[in-house]
Amino acid sequence: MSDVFDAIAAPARRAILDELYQRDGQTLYELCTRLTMKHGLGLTRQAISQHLEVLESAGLVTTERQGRYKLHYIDTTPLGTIVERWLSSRQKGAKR
Amino acid sequence: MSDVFDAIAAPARRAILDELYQRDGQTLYELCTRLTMKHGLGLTRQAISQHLEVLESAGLVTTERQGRYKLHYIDTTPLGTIVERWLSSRQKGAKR
DNA sequence: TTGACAGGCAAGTAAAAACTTGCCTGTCCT
DNA sequence: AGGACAGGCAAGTTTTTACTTGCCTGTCAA
Repeated sequence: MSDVFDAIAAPARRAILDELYQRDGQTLYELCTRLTMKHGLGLTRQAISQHLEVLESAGLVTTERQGRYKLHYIDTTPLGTIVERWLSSRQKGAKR
Repeated sequence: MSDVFDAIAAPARRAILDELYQRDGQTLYELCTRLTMKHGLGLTRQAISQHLEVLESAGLVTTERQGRYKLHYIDTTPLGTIVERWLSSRQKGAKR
């Protein structure tokens, strides 16, 4: 179980999130193709698979098996922790 | 110039942000003491200094020199990019 | 003016990632 | 049944990063 902050640290994983954000429910191979084409990152299938594992472990991606296909869906709710942690109401100019 | 995502990836840097969020404008030594006491992380002064560099490079921390003191201030505005990127209005259940 | 304090520089080491290679399993279609 | 396709497992390697050690510079106060 990896944390959300770690998951979004890698540019490759952010690209995956971007891609799923644009078109949800893609398979691994679909992601491989589209990431190479549109985002220009030359990674092997295994590399992307491992990135997806990290994202899933962080709760940012959920999966669904359909026969020999495995569909990946984005879930942005874990990102809310970031907002709650430092972006919640805070009085400006609260210097000691 | 490092990016925001990378900056908040390390737990130590998040602890620093937490500490500055609670009490803004601390010096390096103040941070060292309070991080060890309250957050329980045993890091050397140099380690924390390097973390502050990364945070400053990401725009999450600004500094102000006052004599031999260097005050550190938190700035959460760069975190807005995360919200804009994946948390902006998106129709639920938009599976292809 | 000298000693204590706040901080900076730079190189080395240790630990943790990212990424690859090679092979294996399961599903579908003909 | 068999071959193509989607995905998984498990090393190994390479690269990055975190962290330390040692020493140096600047500021202030007695």
